[in-house]
Amino acid sequence: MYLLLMKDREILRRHIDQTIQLNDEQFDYFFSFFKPVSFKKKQSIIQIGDDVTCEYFVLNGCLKTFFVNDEQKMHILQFATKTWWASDYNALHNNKKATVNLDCVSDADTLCLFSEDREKVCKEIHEVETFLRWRSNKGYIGLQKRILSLLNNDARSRYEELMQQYPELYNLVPKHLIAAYLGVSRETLSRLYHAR
Amino acid sequence: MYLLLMKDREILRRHIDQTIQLNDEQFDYFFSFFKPVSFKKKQSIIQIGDDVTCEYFVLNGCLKTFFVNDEQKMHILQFATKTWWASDYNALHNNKKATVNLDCVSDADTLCLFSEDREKVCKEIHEVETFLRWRSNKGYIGLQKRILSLLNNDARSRYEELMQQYPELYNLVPKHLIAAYLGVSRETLSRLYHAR
DNA sequence: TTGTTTTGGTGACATATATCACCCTATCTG
DNA sequence: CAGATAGGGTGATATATGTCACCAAAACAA
Repeated sequence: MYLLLMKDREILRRHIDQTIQLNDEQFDYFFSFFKPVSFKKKQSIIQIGDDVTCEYFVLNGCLKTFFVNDEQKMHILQFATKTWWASDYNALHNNKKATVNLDCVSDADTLCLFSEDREKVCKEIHEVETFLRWRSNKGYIGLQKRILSLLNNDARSRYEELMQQYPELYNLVPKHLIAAYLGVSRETLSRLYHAR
Repeated sequence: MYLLLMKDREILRRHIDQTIQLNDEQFDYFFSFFKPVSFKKKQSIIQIGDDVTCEYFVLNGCLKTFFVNDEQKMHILQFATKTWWASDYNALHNNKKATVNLDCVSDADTLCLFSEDREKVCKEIHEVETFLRWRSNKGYIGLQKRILSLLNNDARSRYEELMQQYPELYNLVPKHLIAAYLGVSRETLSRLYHAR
């Protein structure tokens, strides 16, 4: 148990170290606000209409944020695997009710950070705010790339692009969820990699 | 001329005030790093391969960031009108060469902020960093909405959504550019609002 | 003024992808 | 164990949208 906790701490530490430098005291202070939360496959974490007060840093496993339209068609906004963050950021940042769902694709361990605590630490440790600004910048750039891919590429190249960038998803995530992320029907995706 | 400058200052001030509170001294210090730059319609601001060292806050007029693929098809990532920011953020934040173009849809006045100065002021005035973090958060949420729209809606409803959210674009921007933003051919867009 | 570019409208046709229907095999669950 | 559910494959057909070709008015430039 102790060893496991140490590892969680190190995963977060390395993730943060990529952007900013915190000394041990600063990091431990920031880390103290993260609460370990584990989820089982298929477990719902955020449902449409919920109040959203925290975000999740994924240690292992896989989450997905998604939207289901009137015709029961699911669209996936994001898969979150190791070292990714997930929440309904629209709800979280604008103090609105959730407009998307967050749930668990495969058993997952996460660290939960409440908005309240996040803002508190941002005020107290300037570097933490810098980290979060850069995290947001990177997210923005990632979404821009996805939009370009949706505008510019057909289903096959979007699929190949995704598998090249995140090969771990191939085994971790059922194909119909991949389809829901790419914006194609599961039938079309199936035909894509079965030589039409 | 003096009056015009005052107005520019107020446009930026009001924009920033929506997120954080700066006193006059702090704001004037931040403002002192913004350089007024004006562009003529069709003028190129950033071209693929350029070094990107600054971002632009739009005072009036309209810019677009776009990508042209091998088949000469243009895809528009963003229109930037009054109080929007524009640059190649991938290049700007990762110190890479530009991978998208930025140019001028209609004569525009902007305020240019260099990365170097942005980081300097972020370090010096914590609130400015808070502002930029929230700006990035809002951008992220906006792109998420666009992705959902691309995944969930057909061309017609994407068009209607855009016109409802940004009605000023209807007169400001030629239809084929709207099409390039929505991800449809100009012919299809034309048919959409001419009752098919 | 005159020629050129920009903007945009439309018919005919091509094509990628969605939809529906049905099937099969694992895997889960009581 | 048996039934249910999840995951996945595939043919037939429908449909939204793209592509090509051509036209025309408005805006712009020489």
